[in-house]
Amino acid sequence: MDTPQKSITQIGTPNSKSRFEDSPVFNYINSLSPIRPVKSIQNPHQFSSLNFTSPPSVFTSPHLTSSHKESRFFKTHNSSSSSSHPTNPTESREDESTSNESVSEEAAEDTKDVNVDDASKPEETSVEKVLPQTNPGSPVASPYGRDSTTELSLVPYAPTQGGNGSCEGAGMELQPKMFDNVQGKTETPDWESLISDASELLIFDSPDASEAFRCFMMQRASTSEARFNTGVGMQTMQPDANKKLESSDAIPYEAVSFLHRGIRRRCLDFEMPGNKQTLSENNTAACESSSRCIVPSIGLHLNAIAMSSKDCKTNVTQDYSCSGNIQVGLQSSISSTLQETLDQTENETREDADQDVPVEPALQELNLSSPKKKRVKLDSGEGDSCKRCNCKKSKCLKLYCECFAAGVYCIEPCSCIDCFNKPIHEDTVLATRKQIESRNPLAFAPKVIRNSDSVLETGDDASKTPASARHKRGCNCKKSNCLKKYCECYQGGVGCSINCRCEGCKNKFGRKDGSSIVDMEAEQEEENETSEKYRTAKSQQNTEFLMRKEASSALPTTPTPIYRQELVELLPFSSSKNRMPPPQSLLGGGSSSGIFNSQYIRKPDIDLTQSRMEKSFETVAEDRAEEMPEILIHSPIPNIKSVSPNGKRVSPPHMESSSSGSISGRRSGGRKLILQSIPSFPSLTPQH
DNA sequence: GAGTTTGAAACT
DNA sequence: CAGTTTCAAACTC
Repeated sequence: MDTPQKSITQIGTPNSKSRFEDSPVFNYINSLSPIRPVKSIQNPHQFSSLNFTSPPSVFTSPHLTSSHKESRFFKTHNSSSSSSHPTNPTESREDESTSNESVSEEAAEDTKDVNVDDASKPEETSVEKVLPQTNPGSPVASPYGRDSTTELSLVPYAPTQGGNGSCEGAGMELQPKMFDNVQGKTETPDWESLISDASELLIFDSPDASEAFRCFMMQRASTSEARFNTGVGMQTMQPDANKKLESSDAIPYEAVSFLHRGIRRRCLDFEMPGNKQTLSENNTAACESSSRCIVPSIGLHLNAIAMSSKDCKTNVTQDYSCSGNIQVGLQSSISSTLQETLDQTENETREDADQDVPVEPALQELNLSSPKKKRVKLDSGEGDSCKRCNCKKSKCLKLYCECFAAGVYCIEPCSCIDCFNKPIHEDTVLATRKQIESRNPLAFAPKVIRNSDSVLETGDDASKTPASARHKRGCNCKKSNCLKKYCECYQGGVGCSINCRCEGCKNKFGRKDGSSIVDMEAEQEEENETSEKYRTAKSQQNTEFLMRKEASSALPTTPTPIYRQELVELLPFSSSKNRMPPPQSLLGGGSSSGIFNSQYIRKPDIDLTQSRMEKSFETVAEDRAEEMPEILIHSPIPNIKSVSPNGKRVSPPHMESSSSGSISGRRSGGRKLILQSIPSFPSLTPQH
């Protein structure tokens, strides 16, 4: 490698040009050479030699890799520039080139070497090469004056640039451009110009050249890799440009693709910690679908909405986490950005790298919740609304964790510690879920089961049915009197039922004993009269009461917190981001939690659900939190006959329109249908 | 923000 | 299954 190059190197020095021409060898060769460079009229010597030498190398291995071609071309160019050459030098060159090619093929030529060769070649003179050969690496050592020195210096320089992220692109481009030059400049035998051009190319990277671009495209694999390295920052990659370049040649396509994947994956990661692997990791397939990126965002959006439904009625603008709209917008923008990036990656060369860098930070800013933002949100009045779990010891792998219990991954707003409820730990999450479900198949089912039938059927009045919805297992309140959020029934905006074992139940949504909501309200009024809050509460309650009446059976209106679960259910696929893949066990259990149902829904079902979801979504976006309950009510969530494995607390909700005692639920035939269909669906999620 | 209360979840 | 402990949300100050 070195030897041939070196020998060549010295040939082309511009300064040496005169010497070269004067050289007797040159003259001899020139005279002997049958080949006459078409364009080298000015300098027939140079061209002839070049043409003569170059073709062999080119034709010998036409199918070489682009890199090889490039190097070869470059060489050719050099040779061509060197012009008509004596056979000897030519041969030596051919040999050299051949050797180079073989070498490059074997070990992926070091770009640097190639560049060196290329740069040096022009200078090389067939005759004089020997000296320089000895010190190929040291341009300074070159005996050939500034030109040779310049080029040599330039050559090494280029790779260096390539190595440095931004410059890397230049480095990559170097070859193609050189090639370009070769083609275009074969006509101009002027060494100086060639050298200067080369130097320019090396250092500055001429923008021209569709050809250069084309070459790039040819090299896309390597280029993309380089780009990724650069753009992503390739934190993992070594900064050394040379290595990158080399690797570009040497690295198999797979490696490159892997890099691509990694990048995309990262992008995805930021967007969604989705399901499958790590969020990032999750969407291993991230590359798979850009769409996925968007989808997850929706999930967050829903979650955010759910959360916001409680508390985030305002401040939508500031708190992105709380405002689904905002979040969606952000993510969508992100995803679009990603798309663009990807697209550009394909189409663009250097620019991509530049863009990648900005994109990533953007993602981080947007998706990765900076604690600042989080705090700002929380502090900004949304308070808890946006906050999700705050687990410290459970690692968010127990039902203590709201997120985990809801079947969603923890996200930014969460302030949990040592959280494992993330896509990254999907396996762990699934395993844990499975384990929990083994204990209680309904563990992840919605805690509050809403009976849409009651609403539809209406026969039941609030008086008859304190609440159309019931808590899955009922509460067990001892001190809160079911008047605080400690009570899950109250929190869910549903009345207590037979299932409840609460003491002193005063649940305003319905007492365990079945007292009507009206009564409850009256009682509450009495209770509240003394309190200052009474007025506000009263108005609110009245409103609620009216709303509930309108809804016919107990629609929990105001205080009803929306469960993420339910929202998720509504948006089966949209929420994929944070949602954890449901374990089959639920389905198999026959108790279908709405959440899982949605996930397992067949496509048609999904479509239906989707349409429904869209409505709901719109409603959510537009409507206030109070209206959320309706959505929930209309949600496809089937009534689940809550049968706990223990049989402990879970008992079928009493009363109501018991249409039939189907397995799924007695309340609604419609729901029954849904439930029935559900089991048949194979689980879409990977089972562990 | 820290501490307390509460009840579900988990454990024995 | 009952009792206890653990946990995190809800609540209070």
